[in-house]
Amino acid sequence: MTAPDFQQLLRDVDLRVTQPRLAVLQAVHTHPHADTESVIVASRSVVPDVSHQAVYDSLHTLTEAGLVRRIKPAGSVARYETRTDDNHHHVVCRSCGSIADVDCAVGHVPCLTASDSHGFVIDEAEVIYWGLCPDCSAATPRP
Amino acid sequence: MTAPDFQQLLRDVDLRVTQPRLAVLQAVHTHPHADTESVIVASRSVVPDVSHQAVYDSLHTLTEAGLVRRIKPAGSVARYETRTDDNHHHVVCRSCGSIADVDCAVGHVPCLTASDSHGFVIDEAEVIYWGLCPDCSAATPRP
DNA sequence: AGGCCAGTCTTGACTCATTCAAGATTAGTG
DNA sequence: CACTAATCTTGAATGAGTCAAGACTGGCCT
Repeated sequence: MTAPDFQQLLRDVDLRVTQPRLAVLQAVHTHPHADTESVIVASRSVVPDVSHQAVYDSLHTLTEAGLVRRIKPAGSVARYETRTDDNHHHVVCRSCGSIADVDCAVGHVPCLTASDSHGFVIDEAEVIYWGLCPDCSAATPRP
Repeated sequence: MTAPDFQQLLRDVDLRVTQPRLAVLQAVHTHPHADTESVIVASRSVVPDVSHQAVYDSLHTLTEAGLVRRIKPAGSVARYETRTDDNHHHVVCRSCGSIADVDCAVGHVPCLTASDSHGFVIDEAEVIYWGLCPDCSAATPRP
């Protein structure tokens, strides 16, 4: 992924190509699962004076356009990633909060057909696995 | 569920039986999926002068003890329910934020065996279905 | 190439759910 | 009944995220 690629991504979804958006796209792509603060810092290594608000705006816009995906496990601040449209899910470490991607064991959208949806029109099933990452798991061994 | 029942629940998990905790337990049981503010209001109908902090503390303690379950869909404040230990999930309305319970279509814990867990020790799979509730779905019909 | 203007960005203040802290109360125990 | 640690009250603080007004600029049109 190079700068021209990101420009093209933006044009493909009819968004203006601005410095902040390019910086944010690149930051999210380079730091998957980064929180907003990290995205701000990473973006500033490309465009030193981007305001935090521009990053927030860009993240919102890019999320709506489907170029980035927002994930927000309970107890964590918002995090972002560029892997979209491939129905993967996340494992979150209860101890340190680190996140990793996982593809669902079943090949199709998991449990999208709930047994009784109470009349809700469901369009997405979000799955979050909770547990301990290898490091934290090793640090607190079962007695 | 009556007052003595809630008292017993608390004793069963070795928690002190206090007025705030009883009020909170009752409030959450009576108002499933209520947010903290609603729990505070409902608790005060039982114990008029409970502080908001006591409610926060109680909710945390009860959650740790497993008597209530905390759910926090992205974009929503924390909500609580007393249905625990039965592996059910939730549908959340994208429009109005209302929540309903759903049991997973597959009879077992959904996708708990991720295809590649990156060494994480997974102990829970949380599923959130996103969509529109009957009311909102009717209010914004497909053209 | 130059100019227009709606969409973006900057700056700075603000919201509000949640947490922190210190001192007063109270539930359970001997 | 008294004791003590757990719990509650009060009041202030935190911080991710939002709002708003004015400045700037990317894309388009001539």
